Amino acid sequence: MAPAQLRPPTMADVARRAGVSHQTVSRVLGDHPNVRDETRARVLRAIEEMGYRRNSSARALVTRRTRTLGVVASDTTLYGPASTLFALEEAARAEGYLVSTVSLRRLTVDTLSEALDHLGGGGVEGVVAIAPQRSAVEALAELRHRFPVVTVGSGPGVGIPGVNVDQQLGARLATGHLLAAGHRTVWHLAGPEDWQEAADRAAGWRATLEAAGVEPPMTLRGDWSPLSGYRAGQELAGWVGRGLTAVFVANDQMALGVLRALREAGVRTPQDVAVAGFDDIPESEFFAPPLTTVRQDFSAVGKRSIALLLDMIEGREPAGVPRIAIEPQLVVRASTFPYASGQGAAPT
Amino acid sequence: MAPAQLRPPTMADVARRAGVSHQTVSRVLGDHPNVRDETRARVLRAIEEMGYRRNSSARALVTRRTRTLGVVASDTTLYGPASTLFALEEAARAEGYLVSTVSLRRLTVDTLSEALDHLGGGGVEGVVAIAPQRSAVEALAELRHRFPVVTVGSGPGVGIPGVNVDQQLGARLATGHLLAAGHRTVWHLAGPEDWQEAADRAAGWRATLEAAGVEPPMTLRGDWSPLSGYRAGQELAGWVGRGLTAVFVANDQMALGVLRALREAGVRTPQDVAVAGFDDIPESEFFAPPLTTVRQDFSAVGKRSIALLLDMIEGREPAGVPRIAIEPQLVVRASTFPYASGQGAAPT
DNA sequence: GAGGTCATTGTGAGCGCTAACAATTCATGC
DNA sequence: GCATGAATTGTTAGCGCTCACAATGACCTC
Repeated sequence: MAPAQLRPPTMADVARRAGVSHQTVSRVLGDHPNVRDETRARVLRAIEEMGYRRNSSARALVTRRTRTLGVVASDTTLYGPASTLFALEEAARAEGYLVSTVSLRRLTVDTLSEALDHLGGGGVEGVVAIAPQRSAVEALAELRHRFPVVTVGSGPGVGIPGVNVDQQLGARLATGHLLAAGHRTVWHLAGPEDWQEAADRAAGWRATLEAAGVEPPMTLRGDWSPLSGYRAGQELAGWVGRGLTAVFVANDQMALGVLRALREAGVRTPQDVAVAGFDDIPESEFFAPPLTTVRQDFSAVGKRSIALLLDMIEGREPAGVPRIAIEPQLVVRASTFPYASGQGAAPT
Repeated sequence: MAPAQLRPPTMADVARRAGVSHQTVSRVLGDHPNVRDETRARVLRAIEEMGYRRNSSARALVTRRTRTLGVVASDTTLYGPASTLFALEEAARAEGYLVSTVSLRRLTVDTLSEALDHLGGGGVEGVVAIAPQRSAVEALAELRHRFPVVTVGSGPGVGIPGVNVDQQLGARLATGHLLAAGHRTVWHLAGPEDWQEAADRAAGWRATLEAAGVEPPMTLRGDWSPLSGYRAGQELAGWVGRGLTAVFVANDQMALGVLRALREAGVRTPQDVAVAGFDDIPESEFFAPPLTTVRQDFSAVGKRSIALLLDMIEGREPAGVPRIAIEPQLVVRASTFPYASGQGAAPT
């Protein structure tokens, strides 16, 4: 048995074994048309026998294509960002790209800039930034980089190409659903001020009420966490019997806290107060009661983002700044309508 | 103003501008000691002025180091894998490495093999596989690859280097806590059979009971989802009054389903039945009632995994197959002890 | 002032690949 | 039989960088 090779075989090694030039090997690997079948077979056999793999660095050096994309994200343990990340990677892989991720604890000019540097230093051809906070988008707009950047979740009307779920539409669906169920008005527990998605959801809620000729009640604000929802829920409980019969909560986790606070205050859901959330996290179907919420198509967001980014990389960037919107979907469960899905919406 | 460069500047461009050889530029960038301060400053200025960045592909080609690690994972929207992923990326970045992720919908020999190929084709120097399923680990053991692989979550006693939270210990903590609270026995809702973590948690539960001289009751099994927990909870409700007073559920999501099923059956938690979970997902503090559970230190898992992988890459692989264990921690809340968190205890 | 040492800088080769072009082979038509 | 062109294969030149080594010059030492 031959001694184990210290270095992995190169194209030249394969060529020697197959009795051809290294360029012919390159042609076989590159699916070039003008290679005789017999030659191709011989080369493929040599490749197989030697366990040859092309050296990606050498390839990247000469082609100037690393076939790697970057993603910058934060809060990646939350359902939304994690789902987006998953969808992005899957879409990129389908296009033959590798995805390098940087997960930040906080999105600031500094951390973002460092992340882009880190990714750029690794040779990514483009970056998707999951940047749901306005400050992050502003930071992004300031930063210089040598590769195209696409944002996700930064909302419409920003000077950077991006893909978004139509948050306003989602909020209109939820709020409209509550109004249609007979509620005179709908309260709102909003997300953090700096988040574009929070602003859009609040705007959609407000617009729906105003279109129905209803004066929007005061807005409460949380930080997406169940705890902040719980606190807001305690406050909301104080308004029961004084016009509060329905609440649209800006995400499911806060809705969980609201539900608990209401329950502890002796307020029944949905009989006394109806509650709707946003996100459709897997748990929300099992809240007490199961939560009406808005589902987002993350897979579509991933595919569209990657397609847009690749367009920009290939220089196919269309005129103007592309802003793509994806439609969300209302999921009705027992928290807004006692008969929505039988006994607790539980499959039997 | 000069016309925008088509190609980014190279080391030679910088050298020309600074009036030195390209090698001196390389030395400055490589922090070589023997460069005159004045020269270094001149080079750095030229780099700054031209916005020069080293070409990572060229560097990788000659150094044979891509400074990229790969991660293979599945179920990345779940709290555990997402947290692990986050910790891995953060640890790798601290070491100057880029992390390329492949997120699989299902871990099989084929998908795993494809994922390793994809990562290998991108030139990763090593891979961390988040492979909590036994079948995945077996597949991994079969596969040939040209880079070191470290597993996370595949449990102890596997012939592949890996890092794990001590699941048995976590289960002993939870089960022991319930026994100490006065319960005569503890039931168990286990995770999917194929998951090593599920097996370890079940083993820890069983061992604790046997050590206390208690015959373990029959084991129920779910698939980690709240729905499966709900179904198991309905079955468990039938055993209340016949010796069932405490349940150790293998993860928090299933525990959520159990809580709901018990509540719907008129069984109070924790007065009638105490429930403990595993994972400490952020929501579990806001379940009804707040859930006693076991917290894992994902950050430690990430750091240790990356350190181990880098050791192997550097050829510092120690004798034997390293299996590193991380200690989990019990978090006691109202679901096992009515006075644990005061006003969060039970709906009034 | 010859020889030696050290710090500093430059030169040349080559990592493994693809692209451009050159060379060879082969079939075809007259 | 030979020109013609298409199909097939080989040759050469980098891509931008790091490494090994050579060259230069400053500074000592005796």
